[in-house]
Amino acid sequence: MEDVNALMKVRLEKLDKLSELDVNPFAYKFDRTHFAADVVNNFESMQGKQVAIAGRLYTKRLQGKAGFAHLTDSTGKIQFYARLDQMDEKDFNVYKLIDIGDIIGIVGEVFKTRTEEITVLVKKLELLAKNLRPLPVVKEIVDEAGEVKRFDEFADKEMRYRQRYVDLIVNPEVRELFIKRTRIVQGLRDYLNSKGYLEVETPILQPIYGGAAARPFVTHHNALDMELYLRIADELYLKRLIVGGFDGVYEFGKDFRNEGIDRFHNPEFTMLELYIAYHDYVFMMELVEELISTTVKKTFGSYKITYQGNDIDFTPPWSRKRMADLLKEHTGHELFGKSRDELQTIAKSLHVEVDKGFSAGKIIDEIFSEKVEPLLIQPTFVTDYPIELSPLAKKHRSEAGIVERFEGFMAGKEFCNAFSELNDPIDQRQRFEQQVENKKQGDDEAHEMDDDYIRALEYGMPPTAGLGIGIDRLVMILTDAPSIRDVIFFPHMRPE
RNA sequence: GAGGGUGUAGCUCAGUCGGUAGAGCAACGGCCUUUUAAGCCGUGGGUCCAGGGUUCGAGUCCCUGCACCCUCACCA
Repeated sequence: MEDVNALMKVRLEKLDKLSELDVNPFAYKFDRTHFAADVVNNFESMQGKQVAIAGRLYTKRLQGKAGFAHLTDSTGKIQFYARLDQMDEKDFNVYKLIDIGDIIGIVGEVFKTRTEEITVLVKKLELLAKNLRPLPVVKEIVDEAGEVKRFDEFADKEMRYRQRYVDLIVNPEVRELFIKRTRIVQGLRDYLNSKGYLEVETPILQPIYGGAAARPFVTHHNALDMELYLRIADELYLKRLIVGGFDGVYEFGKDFRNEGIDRFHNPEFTMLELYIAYHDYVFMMELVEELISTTVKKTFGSYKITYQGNDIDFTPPWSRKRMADLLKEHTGHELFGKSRDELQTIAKSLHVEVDKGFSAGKIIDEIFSEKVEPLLIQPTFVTDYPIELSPLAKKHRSEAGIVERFEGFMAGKEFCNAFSELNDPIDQRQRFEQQVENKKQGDDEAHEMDDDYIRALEYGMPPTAGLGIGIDRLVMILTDAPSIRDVIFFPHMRPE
């Protein structure tokens, strides 16, 4: 510890003073009987009762032979009142020595002060863990309107991300947000379990990566002396399980994509993937609608939320639109069925930049991203995508050149992707071959050939509906978080 | 990758025209037994992101680098 500043030095010296009082500054246990909220929310029944509360010292005011202070635990904040004539002199001396940030335990009686604040009159005070590094001191007041005003809030984003533990200590809304994240995931899981789908785990280290278009992280296995990839998707393994006879499997998993970092992208992120046998993408659309809207209702008590100023309504049914129709509506052009050259001309007229290497499907996708996607604020399913973009999706049952695929959008962002899974091994091999060709042409996100996956399909995979939901983005929107970093405890940062 | 912004005490910030560093909170000492952004008196605290340059003199101007933020590009 070389960055010991004057403030830390003082705290280290306090360890000696505590030792003189025969106090162990790092205790072994504390028998807690109540949480702060138990006391604060049930004053009528708690008044005069003895409680034992533990938490972190948040404020401290000393007035000679007495003092008021607040501590916080996982449920909230509570005031306590220490006075010399109510406790051992030793404990009161400990009270004088403790600092904001110390973990302490108190035993005392519940009462209300002159100003009506519910407070614990301390009989015993115990230091449980000494704070040696000063915390940001956040002061707050409640104004006439009942609004909490914070002063000197710990606000530096870089420090908040790097030292999330401090962020969580001093910014209660951060804790609330992450609890919501967990509740959302639980809601999704509960729903899927209620339908009888099986939660499974598949490899993160993969010899061949696939299931999405992305560049992977590469790692090395020493004993086998071989390259391995961190998965970019779970897809191909989960479908192998459908081949194996499961009717419905899902996985909440971390995927890793070796790409840029911004407000909507973190190199590792959480994806829910779900595969259900004997169903198609129409079924999956209904499932997603129910899955998400049920979870939103359960978590927030309403189908309606606000994201960055936009009201979003999850009440089913959601709007469903064919990609071709949306493009026609917002660009005035019929794009499907056009040649690559024609599409390039149209793109130019729409001021959409197109790379020379783009296929017809890719140009359509580009125009869609620019001209349509930002307009999709309310939950919307966009259906029937160009085949070139979807090497794992089944051809449309009645239309050439497109596949049975949909993506879900809200707040102008994609949040899920699903299709009727391609289960024809001959078609799948051809699609992979096309991908390998694309890779040779310089598309470094094209799929690789996966012979074992083809082999699995050759044994026969039932018709299957598949789905992927980007959990971080879903949580962002549901918690009104402007950046993906706000919904990931430890977002990726360069080393300090 | 490009452009813009930020970086000063533990935290939040100010710092004028280039003249040798400030406030509030926190800390330390004193007084104070119902306070709550407690109060009063007093004290200490700085690698001004890093490295170079210009200058008699740089927190301030110039260059390079680093980190973070924003926008764009890339990216299911």
